[in-house]
Amino acid sequence: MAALAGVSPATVSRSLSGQGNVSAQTRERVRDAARRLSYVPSPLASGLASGRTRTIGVVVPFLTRWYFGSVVSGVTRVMEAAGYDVLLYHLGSAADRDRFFARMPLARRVDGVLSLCMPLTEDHTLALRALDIPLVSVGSRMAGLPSVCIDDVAAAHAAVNHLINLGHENIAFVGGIPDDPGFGFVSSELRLRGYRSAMGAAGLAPPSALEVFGRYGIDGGATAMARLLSGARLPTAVFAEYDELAFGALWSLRRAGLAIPQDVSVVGLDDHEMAEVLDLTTVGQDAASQGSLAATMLLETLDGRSDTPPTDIVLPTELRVRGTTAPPRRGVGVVPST
Amino acid sequence: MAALAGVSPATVSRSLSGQGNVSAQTRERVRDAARRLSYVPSPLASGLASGRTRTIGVVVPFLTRWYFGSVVSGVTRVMEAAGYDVLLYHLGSAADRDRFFARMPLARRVDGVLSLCMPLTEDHTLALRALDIPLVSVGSRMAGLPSVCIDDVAAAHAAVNHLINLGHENIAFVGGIPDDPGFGFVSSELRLRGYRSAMGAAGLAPPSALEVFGRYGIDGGATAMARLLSGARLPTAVFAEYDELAFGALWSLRRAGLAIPQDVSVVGLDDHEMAEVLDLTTVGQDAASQGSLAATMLLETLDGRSDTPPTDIVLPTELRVRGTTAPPRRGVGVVPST
DNA sequence: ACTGCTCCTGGAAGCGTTTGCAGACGGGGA
DNA sequence: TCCCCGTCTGCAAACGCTTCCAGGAGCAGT
Repeated sequence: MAALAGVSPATVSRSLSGQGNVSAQTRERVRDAARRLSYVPSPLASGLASGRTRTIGVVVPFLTRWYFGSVVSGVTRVMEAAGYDVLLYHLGSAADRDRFFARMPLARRVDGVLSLCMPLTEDHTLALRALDIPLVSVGSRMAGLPSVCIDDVAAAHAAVNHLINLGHENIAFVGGIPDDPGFGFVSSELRLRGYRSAMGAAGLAPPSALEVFGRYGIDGGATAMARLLSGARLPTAVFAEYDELAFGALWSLRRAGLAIPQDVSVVGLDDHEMAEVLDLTTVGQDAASQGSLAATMLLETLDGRSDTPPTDIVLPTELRVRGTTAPPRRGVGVVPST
Repeated sequence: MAALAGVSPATVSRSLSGQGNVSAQTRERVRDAARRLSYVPSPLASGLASGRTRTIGVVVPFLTRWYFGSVVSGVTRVMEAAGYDVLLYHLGSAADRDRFFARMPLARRVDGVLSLCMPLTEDHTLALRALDIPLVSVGSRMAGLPSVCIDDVAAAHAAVNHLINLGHENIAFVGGIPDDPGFGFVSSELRLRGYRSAMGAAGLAPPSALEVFGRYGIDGGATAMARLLSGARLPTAVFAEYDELAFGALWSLRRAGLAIPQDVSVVGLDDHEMAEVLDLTTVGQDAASQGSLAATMLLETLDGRSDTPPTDIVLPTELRVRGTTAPPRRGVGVVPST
């Protein structure tokens, strides 16, 4: 390459990277040669020499859940535009996570890391910190790290208060539990806490039998709802930790022949693209924006424009009332309707 | 590192990689030292020196569509287990795609590439080939490349024949069109072709007004269906190119007050996780397996176990009859019911 | 004791960039 | 005319590994 353009490798590097002084004429000559050879500087060599890899790592627990797909999509959009590459680590289970931290493939390979809602132990967080590269957390706040997320407690409040305002008293919580113990999401806890405190604030202390859990995803929501259906007393309303669980709950309810929202109201959290189709009342969040914002924050830190100290950005959520919520049928759930 | 273990860098490399002869005792000593320092060999340096990066590139047009999320999920599972890293390139538009090929970030950075259904021009395919690294195509067959996919034509046949066997004659096709011209999927074409040939084989040559298109995703399905709803004569059945379009179509139909399947039958293709919830009849495919199979094929080639010549694996599809299809109401769609 | 092995280890040459340093060149001010 | 300075370019030393090659040690067979 250097030979074809008739210059030294040093000049090739300067011409192509735009760093340092190169005469316009030389630069053009080098660019021409590069084009002719379809030469691209080796990212490996470049990274090794410069210490910057122009690559970031993204760590996700799921890919097929709406929230994560949307966030990653937002991230890649920004990174792609900035000329950064994205290394994707899909850590679906505690075992995956342990292998990941044992191997630490991120070390000296990425300039920064985006951790999406990853449930991490103390040790793992320390291991990430030890990499000594910028880190941004998306979807859950991590001590001392910049983050982008929503206020999960407030979002849960909004959902539950909506039900309470409609007159519901007997409100259940449908949550997801991890496949592996110790792999639970922070946001799950927060949403549960939000549910409890909203209930408490309304003077409705729900029995723990109204808090049911299933595996992540639609099936989990269906299973959890089935548990409620087999309970002593059917709630008049259900708040699901996120929309996919709500879809599962709806499914169970329909199969049970119950009318929604007449018999049971359901509210979710996310505003998944299917929520509108299923006419699900939900508290909406903008996942793709979370991704692009986090990516932008990370880039700013990487480019040294880190004049901003680590910030926690909290994106707004908004209740979207649709057809799965309504006032409870009078008497239903309390005494058999006459 | 070498110092701590009291050996040369060469021995460190051999001990950690397992290549070459090292006494068990030395190896243990090196491993200990590595553990103590939490030392991980620099992937960049290692790649530069050895020529193997232990990284593959995955190119996808979408992340938030079920099919792609599932495939990528299958891919990462296999790659993670094999100790490979995955570089994700999300090329959502023709512009993204062009930028990608201009920058060619894959060059000298990955050992292999997985291309998921990417609509590529001749030039782009050549550019990929020029990288001279193993390439596997998922979801669409590419000339001369190993691939993993389903038989789209046959799958469409299965869907349409199901409708025909139920007695439908007036069957519409709902398809997705790309945001950018020249960014259309091969599988879309094949499914359309399958629709036409199944119709033709039954002696039902549909007017082109029965082939409607919307943007990718649920919205697109809804828009396309709306077009049918505003047409001169409502079909008694609809085949949607993939489930998300079918969901959109169902949505439109419901909003229009039509009963499913009494007024209109709908069949999709994918068996998206929501299909069961919506009770959608569909032709199922296993996207995650496609991803893991393709990843395995790629790994085999990379590890030199490429005793197998480039293969095209065709995974089976299966009609899953659910509640959105039924025989047409007699007379409906032909003359107003009396 | 010497030869010929095998097994283990270290030296050193890359891999393809980036970047600090220095030299060459040319122009403007004293 | 001389000197200084700014601009452009090349040299060469990293960057942190892998791998070829050679040498040393230990051992068995003559």
